[in-house]
Amino acid sequence: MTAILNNSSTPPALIFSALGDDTRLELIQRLLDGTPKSVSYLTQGFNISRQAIRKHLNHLEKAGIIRPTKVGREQLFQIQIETIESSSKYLAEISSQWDVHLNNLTEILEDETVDR
Amino acid sequence: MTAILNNSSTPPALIFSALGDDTRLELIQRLLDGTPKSVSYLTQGFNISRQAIRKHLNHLEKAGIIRPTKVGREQLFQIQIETIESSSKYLAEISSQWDVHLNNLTEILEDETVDR
DNA sequence: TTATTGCGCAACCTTTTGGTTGCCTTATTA
DNA sequence: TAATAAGGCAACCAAAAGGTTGCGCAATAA
Repeated sequence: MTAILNNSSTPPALIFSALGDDTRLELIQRLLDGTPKSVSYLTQGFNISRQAIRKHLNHLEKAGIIRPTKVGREQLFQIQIETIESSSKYLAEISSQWDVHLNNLTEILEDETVDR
Repeated sequence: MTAILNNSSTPPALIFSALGDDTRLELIQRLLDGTPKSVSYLTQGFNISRQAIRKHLNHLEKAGIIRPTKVGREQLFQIQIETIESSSKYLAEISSQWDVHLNNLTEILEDETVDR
């Protein structure tokens, strides 16, 4: 499922940097139910100011992790899941590269113990 | 494959934060061939100082992404792939949660268009 | 129409981050 | 043994991050 449009691929470091903060990870969790939410609404439950939350949302937006929609005087944010997925793929790629070389090392070790 | 021991699970935000820098991502790439590498060796090719690289390595180490081994006067670093994998799982979990709610929304829309 | 609510902008502050340089110690190796 | 290569430690610096408060404006509710 998922993935429809979006091909704007933010650089991995920028995405990870945006994910590298507890407040922002919590904001993402709260947005996961799929319904777009306003800045004020998202501020509830945190004990930091609306402006602080706004700055975190800016980070997430610049990284392409969330997307704003203006509705009246409110600005509603929703998850842009493709961005999360692209960073997920980046990590999967790292793991698979590691496995390749790990397999090579294992083969070498086996060759040695068989004493060829 | 992969995963043997390690259960020290670094908090996700700390891991992502460590991944959120181009220099550190590049260091990880260079360590992916599986052979442990020293600070001086890893410094080659970057045009920043050894101490700067050392600080980046500290970040990665604190996040549990790399692991040092002391050999003579050298300190060799290698990837701790389980940490990467744990953050990868975190992202996969986000994607799957998103899909769940997206499916729910789709069902609602279908119900509406069928006009029940 | 008058409050009130949602937000944006900007100034300001402190801590963290990403770098630097200088100097000292400890293994190597010539 | 003397020179050299690998690194640790610490001081220092500028810029970025994560907050705050104050204020003004536009949309909504009384």
